[in-house]
Amino acid sequence: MSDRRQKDALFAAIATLGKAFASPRRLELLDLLAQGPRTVDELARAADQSTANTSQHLQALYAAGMVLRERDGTRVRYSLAGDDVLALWLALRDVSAARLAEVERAAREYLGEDVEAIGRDELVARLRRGDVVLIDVRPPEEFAAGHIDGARSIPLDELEHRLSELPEDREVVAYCRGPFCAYAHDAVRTLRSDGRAARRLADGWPEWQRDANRSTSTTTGVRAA
Amino acid sequence: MSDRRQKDALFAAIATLGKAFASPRRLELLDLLAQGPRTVDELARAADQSTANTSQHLQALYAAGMVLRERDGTRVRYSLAGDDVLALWLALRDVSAARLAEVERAAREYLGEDVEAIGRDELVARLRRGDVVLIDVRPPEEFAAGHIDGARSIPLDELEHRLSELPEDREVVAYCRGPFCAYAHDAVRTLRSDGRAARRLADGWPEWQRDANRSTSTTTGVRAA
DNA sequence: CAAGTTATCAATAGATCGCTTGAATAGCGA
DNA sequence: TCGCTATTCAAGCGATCTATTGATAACTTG
Repeated sequence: MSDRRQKDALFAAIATLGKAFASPRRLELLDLLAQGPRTVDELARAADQSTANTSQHLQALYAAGMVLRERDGTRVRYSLAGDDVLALWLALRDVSAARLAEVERAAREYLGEDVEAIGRDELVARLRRGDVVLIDVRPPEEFAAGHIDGARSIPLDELEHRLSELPEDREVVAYCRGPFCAYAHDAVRTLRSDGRAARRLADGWPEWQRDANRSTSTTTGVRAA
Repeated sequence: MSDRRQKDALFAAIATLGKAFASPRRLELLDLLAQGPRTVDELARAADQSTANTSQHLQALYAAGMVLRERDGTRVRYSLAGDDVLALWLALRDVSAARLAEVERAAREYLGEDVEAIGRDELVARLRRGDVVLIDVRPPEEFAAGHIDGARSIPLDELEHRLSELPEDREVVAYCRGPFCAYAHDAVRTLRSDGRAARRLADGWPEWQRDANRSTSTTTGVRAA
């Protein structure tokens, strides 16, 4: 019986997808792509990597079926291959945070002092009452690629100069790339040091998008912690 | 700013979980553990690997937080660390099947000629009507570790001698370790060559268990169809 | 305690991976 | 066509990963 060889081949094939998740650089690229499509050059700059190296990792992700690419003149735009890939990446990240103390530790280290968060349900309820102002503090391209309905784009690096645009009588809620992104934390700290009531949304655009999709389709969703 | 170094540390920490999925051997061990707890020796035999090698991989999985272990006299029993790990493994497997043609190909090769499947909803409805007999064709230890309510244990290697135990007037549905496990396929072929009406459940015990947990969990999430 | 299981450790060689460097290619616009 | 930019390719080296082997440790049983 060559059962063994065939079974090996099957698991080897599945492992090609697993290998895609085995490199910190590739995870960072996936995290960026979860915000929206990007060119190689943009990704390289955002991840502080050489273009050649970034291109190689993107090709590895492409070979693993996790991203799509499309020529756009002289550049190549990569994007996540689908909602299932987004859900898988977020699930991996969440499980790692739940199971590995080192992830929690590194996250705290990176995000700085904890900042009060607001849950999604409460946000939705208060948005409906017109009770809060929701701001998206990610870079403008990411806002353009997709954002929470009703949010205003105020990139983090402009926030300080645009404080006056925000009403003073309402609480401000900031969100960004996700629970491990520092932008919303920084934004809340800036707002508070200006004397305003502010909180961060507990997670970001990718999670919002995933859960919107999950309730309308039958993807391979994984229960979040 | 040492943002970069801290961000690197964060992704490196998450990647330790990713690396756990990067080896075919480890995936096979996870797949076995999805059926229930096992000792090192049992796993080694089931995966056709040396004990030492199996032990090493299990330690890698342990370091990644994906499995628990517990001494039991002279042996050590490993088990999946939680429902989230089970869900993550199944999600990875499903995404790989959906995105990588090579996985589909290898699965077809391993499973042999396709055999008619029955969905979960239909099975539940017909079980309720007493319309079908459900058999679990996995090894008895796996049945003992957990099985679908109402199933009878008839391990594949005993099926041929125990055909007479099955009523001839009802359709038989066989299930096993999952959609990529050959047992149910083989069982259906055996049953049909004996002239019986038989189908396989489209997926297996781990998926059944995952979705049972999902619908009773206390998350605010929506139940997937 | 001695003998026998079961699991882990330690060392090693071969394979694979990851990043760098420098060259090559594809498309665009003058 | 040439020059420019964005991306990919190819080669190489060090680091990491994998499976094997043989030794060691933990525990049970007689």
